[in-house]
Formats: sequence, C-alpha cells, structure tokens
Amino acid sequence: MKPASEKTSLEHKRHTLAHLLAKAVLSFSPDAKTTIGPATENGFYYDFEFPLNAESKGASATLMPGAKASISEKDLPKIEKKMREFLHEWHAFTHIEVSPADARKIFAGNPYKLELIDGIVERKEKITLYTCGEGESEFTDLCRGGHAEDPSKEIPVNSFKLTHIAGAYWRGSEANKMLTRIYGLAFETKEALDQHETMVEEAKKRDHKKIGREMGLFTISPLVGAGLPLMQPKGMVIRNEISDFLWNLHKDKGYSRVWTPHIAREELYVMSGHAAKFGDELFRVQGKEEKFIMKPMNCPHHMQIFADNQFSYRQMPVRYFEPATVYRDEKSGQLGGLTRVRAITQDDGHLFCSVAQIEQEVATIVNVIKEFYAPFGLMKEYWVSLSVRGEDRSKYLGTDDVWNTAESSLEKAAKANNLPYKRVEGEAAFYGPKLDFMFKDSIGREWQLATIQCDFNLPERFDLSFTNDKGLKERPVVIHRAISGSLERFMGIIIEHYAGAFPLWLAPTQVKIIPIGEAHHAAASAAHTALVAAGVRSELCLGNEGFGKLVRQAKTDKIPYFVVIGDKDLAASAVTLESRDKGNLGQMKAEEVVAKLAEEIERKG
RNA sequence: GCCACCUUAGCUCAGUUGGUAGAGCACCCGUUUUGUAAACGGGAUCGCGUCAGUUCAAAUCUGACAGGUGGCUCCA
Repeated sequence: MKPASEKTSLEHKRHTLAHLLAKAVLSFSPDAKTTIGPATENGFYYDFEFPLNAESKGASATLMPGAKASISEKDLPKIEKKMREFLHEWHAFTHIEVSPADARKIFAGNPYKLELIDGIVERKEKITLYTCGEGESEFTDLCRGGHAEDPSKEIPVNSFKLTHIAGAYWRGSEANKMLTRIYGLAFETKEALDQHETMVEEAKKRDHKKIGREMGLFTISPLVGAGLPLMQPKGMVIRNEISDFLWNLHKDKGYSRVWTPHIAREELYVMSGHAAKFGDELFRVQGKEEKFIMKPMNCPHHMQIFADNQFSYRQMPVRYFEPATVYRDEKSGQLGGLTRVRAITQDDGHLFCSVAQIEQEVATIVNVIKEFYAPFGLMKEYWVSLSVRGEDRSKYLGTDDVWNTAESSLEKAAKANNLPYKRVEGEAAFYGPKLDFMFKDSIGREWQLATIQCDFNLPERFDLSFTNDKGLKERPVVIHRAISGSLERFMGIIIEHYAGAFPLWLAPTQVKIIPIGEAHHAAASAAHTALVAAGVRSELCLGNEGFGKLVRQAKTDKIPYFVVIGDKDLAASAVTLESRDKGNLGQMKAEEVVAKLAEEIERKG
C-alpha cells in the first residue's frame, strides 16, 4: 500500500488534469457544456455535452468558425497537445466562495452545473469556484477543491494521455441524457504510465475471447446469437473437468444431484419474487396454451423439490446440487465473450437446514471452496466479504433473532476457518446475510466468484417446513451456494489466469506423441494407446509434417507434455519426454510416462 | 438499449485521390520421413457485413440495418 498522502497527491493531479481537459476541449468547442470530471483508478475523465449531443443528429448548429460540434477519437491528440500547452501556464489554483444566487448566475446556461448547485445547496455546503491559468489558458470551474499545488511543476507533460471516448449517462442513469465522456490515463511519471500500458497490453494478449478462438475452445456464431457461446470439443473438455471436479467435491458431503427443466410457468416466479426482480430480463416462451419463462434462477425449482417431501428434523439438512443453465435477457450492449452472456450455467446448490445448523453447513461449504480453488493457485491471495445488515433494519426480511444467529454463524464459520474476511455493513441482501469470496488472478485482477448466501425469504414465500423434534412444523433456512459462480464465467477467468497454458489436468490435449520418422510410428502408436488406456488425452502425429513444425505446434498450442520417439529411443527401448514448463526430462520407459502423467492428473498438479 | 469506434478469404491484415481485390498462416494435392519453435512445389478459397442510394463506374462516397470491441457506480 502506498502512503495515503502520496495517493492523495496523485488523485489531486488527476483531478487537476480533468480541469485541464475541460479547458482544452472548450478551446476547440466553446459551446460544449462542462459537467463533471473526477479522478479515476488510473487517471481521470470529464463528461461534456456537445452541441450535437443536445440536438438531433445531422442538424447543423450555428457554430463559431473552426468550432467542433461533436467530437471523435481523432480529435484526442489535438486536445492532448492543447492540454500540454496550457499546463505550462497553470501555476496555482485560486478559489472563491460564492453565494447560490451568484453561482446560478455564473452557470446560467448550463443545466448540469445548475443541478449540481442545487445539490450543494440542499446539503448546505459551501459553493466554491476554482480557477487556474492565465489569459487564454484561464479556466474556472465549480469545484470542491483537491488539486495539485503547482500543476506546471508537479505534473510531467508526458505522464498523462487521453485514451478514448465513451458515452455516459448524466449521473449514470438511463433516464438522463447521454453525454460524451473523454477518458485519460495519468500517473506520477511517464515510466509509471508506460508500465500501466504494458500491463493493459498483457491483459489484452490473454483475453479469453482471443485465446478461445486461437485454441479452438469455444465460438460465438452471429447466427446463434450474441451472448450464446458454443463449446468446441476442446473447450468442453475443460468445462467437463471443472464440472466433474465440482461434483466430486460435493458427492461425499451429503449432496444429492437434482435436475430441473429450463422453462416453467410464470406463476412460479411470481411466487418466488423473481418475476418482479428480473422484470424485462426474463425470456418469455409462448406455448400453445400457456406462457412460460426460461428460468433465470434455479432456486424456485429446488424449493418445489423440497416442498414435495415431508422432511423430519432427522433428515435435515437437505442438500441439492445442480449445474444448471439459466437464461437472462441482458441488454445487447452488455454481451461479450464468456463472461457476459445470455445463457449461464451456475454450479448451483441449495441446502435446507435449521438456524442452528447454519454454522456447520457453512463450514462445509467453505471447505469445498478451499479444495476447489487450491489447484488453480487462487487460494494464495483472496479475501471474503461478510455482508451483514445496515442500520435501517426495516429493509430486511425476517426477525432480529434469526438474523443475529445467521450473521454470527457466518462470522463464526469464517473465523473457525481462518478466512481473511471483512465485515461489510449494509451489503446484505434483503433476504439474508452472505459470504462472498474474492480471488486475485495471475496478473492481479480481482474477481468475485464463490458465494454463500442465507435466505429467509424463499422458505417464507413457498411456505416450506420440516417437522422438528417436538413434532411441530418449523421453517427451514435456505442456503444458496455457488462455488465457481458460473461455468462460463469461471472458464473465461481461468483462460486469462493461465493465458491458455492450462495445467495438465485441465489441458484439452495433455500429451502429443511425435515420432521422428516412419520407422518409429509403431512405437509411437503403442505409447499413444497405453496413454489413452490410462485415461490420458493423448494426440498422435503420424502425418508428414517435419519434426520442427510439430514441436512448434506443441509449443504454440501450449500442450503440457510431448513425447519424442526416434532411433535413440528405440535403441534404449524408451521414449523422450518433454514438459512445457520444465523442459526436456530425458529418456524414460513408456510405462513410466503413463504412470507419471496419470499421477499428475490425479493430484491436479 | 444508449454513445464512440470497427466489420476485406477460416485467422491476422494490406488495398494510394472511386475504375469490379491481394499477402502470410491455416486448408487441399504431390514430393520430402525429418531429434526440439514454420521442408519444397502446386492448388482452391474472399467480390470486400447486409440492404438501399449517388455515379458511366464503389471495398473505397451517403443512409439505414446487423454483428463486434470499449464505455455507461466512481456524484462539482
């Protein structure tokens, strides 16, 4: 962690650059309306309304000669250059406090600033104007402060860069007008800026969409539709490995597999509340006589499976597991790759227990999560968010008693399992508290994946009960849990985590057998057969490609192992094994290769 | 959905001021049978996202639509 002061100073510089950006844009488009311009994680942005945002497209506004009515990415270098010019003249900020009336007069033509002023007045805060620069570069903006002391000295001219333009709704709401947002990057030094850009490049290289296409893992067909990825054979191998692994972790822990259809009557979701919650994200299916809904969640179905039984406390907890595909009609602009899709397969599970059993059940799930994430190397750096109620208790469903027990059960389970957790007030869902697991991938990006959620709502809505030891009906608690989150998203994340170089147990092709010449084909086939018989995904090369080319293909395809068989090997009645990660491992007997790979696959090494 | 940008062979991409398209890889056919990152020769493949318009003539200009990429919490 950086010292707070340093971080703050960089934020100040970024915010200063937002002002500078606004000024530079105004020098080209005096009619643009300025709105807001904060610092961001890696830089800054400023939102503008350009005259053509305001009017209908194609309308020719009356503009000053040379003035821009709208903007495109081609204009960024020009604006950037202007910012650098003005920066030399920006030596210190001065600020004055103004009355609401004066402020409204100054920003009379700018509805956005007027709205901001109203907000400030409402919050009973002071209105301040900050000015920097002189002559042509002078710029004043409504601002609460927080700038570089002397921008011209503190901000190196090459430490920032305008990157792209995007649309952004005023105050993030679709109901509002869309503004033009100009994004910039800014760091302390040019070196830090370069470093950041290198990191972005690296992330781009391991983009799962790119690797998925190159390695033939999955495909997206415009004819099938956006957000509906199709698994190629190689991608399906990975998906199956993940999904089998998940079930293996559950089957000896009292879970039962269930299966539910993909459509259901609308009433189910009205009763569960999902119809209201998902609204227009539901896919509707018109049957001959009745309307159905593609399931957006599995929970209501699992509730019905439970409800069909008369469980006694002796049978509790009841645990269901189903990797199930659910469908959500996401907005077309939100779709892409495997991570933002319309059909996702959750490794869903629901368990039904008494309030007293929550702690034990959560502990079991935590163990499953640890066992699942360890082979991926994701247990090294992670944290857990314990989401509990906020102050306004009226927002939450269920009695204080039940909530207190559930919250403390989650916390106890987190403590008992040494989870690095943070208690986050007010983050709980209205129906119950939860534990969310955040993992860091190999290039430091954080992902929210596993989740354990208590639910007091669905048992209520579906009137679920079991018979307790006093012979009375008792309401169970439902625990929703997902380990990987969704198979598609998890696959996308590990493709990027490994940059396509999957560990042996996940690799679509685990080993490639390369005979040097025709004289070695028989031995190669024998080795291949032995590997396949041991359950290893082996690929045999008997074509007429040159040796060098086959090696090259094995490397570019990131295959974990390849076996070479030539005269030297025949003479020693052995084969040569080479590992992607460890290089040439030398000669060994074919049986040894089989045993070594089988063992490594077994322990997911 | 909205904003910006993009859309040329399976992939990556080139196509000067409009005159009906190419390269590398991959693919197919031969020859070569090879010891650690691309053997050699030959061949087929796109009519330039779709539709409409301007023009004697459009991949190149205009418009609409579709698909893709990035963005739409980070509140002066």
